Amino acid sequence: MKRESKTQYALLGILSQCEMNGYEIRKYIESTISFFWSESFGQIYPTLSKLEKDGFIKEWEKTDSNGKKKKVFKVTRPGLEEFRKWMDQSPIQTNKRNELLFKVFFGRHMNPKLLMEQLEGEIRKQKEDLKSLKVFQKELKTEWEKHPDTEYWYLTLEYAEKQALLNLDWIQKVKGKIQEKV
Amino acid sequence: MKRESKTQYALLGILSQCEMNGYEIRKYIESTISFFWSESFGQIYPTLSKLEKDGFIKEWEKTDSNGKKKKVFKVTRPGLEEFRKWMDQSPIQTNKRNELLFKVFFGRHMNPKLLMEQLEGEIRKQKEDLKSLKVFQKELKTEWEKHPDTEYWYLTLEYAEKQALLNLDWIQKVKGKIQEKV
DNA sequence: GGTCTCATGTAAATAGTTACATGATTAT
DNA sequence: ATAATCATGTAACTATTTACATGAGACC
Repeated sequence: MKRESKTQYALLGILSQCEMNGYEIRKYIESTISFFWSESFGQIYPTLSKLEKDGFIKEWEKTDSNGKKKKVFKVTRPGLEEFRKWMDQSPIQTNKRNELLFKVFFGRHMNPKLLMEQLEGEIRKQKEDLKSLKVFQKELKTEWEKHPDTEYWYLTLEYAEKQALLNLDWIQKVKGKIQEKV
Repeated sequence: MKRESKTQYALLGILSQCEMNGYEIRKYIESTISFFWSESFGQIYPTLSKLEKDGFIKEWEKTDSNGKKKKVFKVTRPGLEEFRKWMDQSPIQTNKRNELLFKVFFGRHMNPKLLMEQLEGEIRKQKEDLKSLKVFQKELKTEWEKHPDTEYWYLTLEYAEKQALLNLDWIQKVKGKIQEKV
């Protein structure tokens, strides 16, 4: 089976929620779905060109509330169909590389002290994630309550939260085991 | 910062546990660490050549219990140092793309019935994973009890188990929400 | 004037998969 | 003999990151 970049579907999905330009797509990903997705400019711009060439999106002149003009991309009807077709048909693929597990699996080869430090770094990261997830949850419940996607977004936040808690819990356990060796 | 393939470190780690050839490495990954790692032949063989050229591994003629000869790769001392240096210094990087979350995040655009089917597929997968994790756990506790790595391996199995349970739990919840829309 | 954010892009390198080709050995 | 598994590899392609280049407009 041929490989197919997920980037194009990510962009179609995002643009189907809200029209924007490449720069804004990047910001959207960073600020909103970064806990489960990432894209670089080097992917975004060429993919936007490709999608436009294929007729799945088109450029649009938008005038905002201040009367300022701005170029944005909009998903076309064929684009939305393409996105939905992929969503409906492509089975969910799970990501195979987990560096945290890798490091613990081969943990005997590490300096225990340095392993502890890396685990503590992970704990800090997870705690920060938890904090921003809480903020997101609050935002969803207030500003975005009426949005047709809210329910779905909320589910993903719940997953991310559970995941962070699992990670914290497990890392603490690992730390306990490694502590004996330092 | 430059990117660096993790494949080389995966191979060094595996070979530091047990000397083997490329084919066996592939089988090892598939049968033992597939729940958090993967490598294809297209990566394994060129990387083995590179590692040998760098002096991090070397080919070795091994005679097994039946007196049969066989070529395997062994990690050299500089190879082990290289591996440990990476383990000690490179911070843990988390993987950013989770297609399951992606699909739920954009779930409104999916046919609810087809989303249900995909979720059920996920459930089956997770349940199978759980089963084989149980088998691994039993094996570790019997055949591999004395191995110096057992403790670390067991921790990763516990993580994988918790992860699978989290996934199952969450997917059930999502299914509950989607059910209303079918 | 200078700095920050907005905005778009490309080139080079690296990473990784898939599909194919080939041949040896082992089991039935 | 023939099918399955062992075993090694490569070529083509696809995906992705990183670093760089460039310029406009806003803010101070």
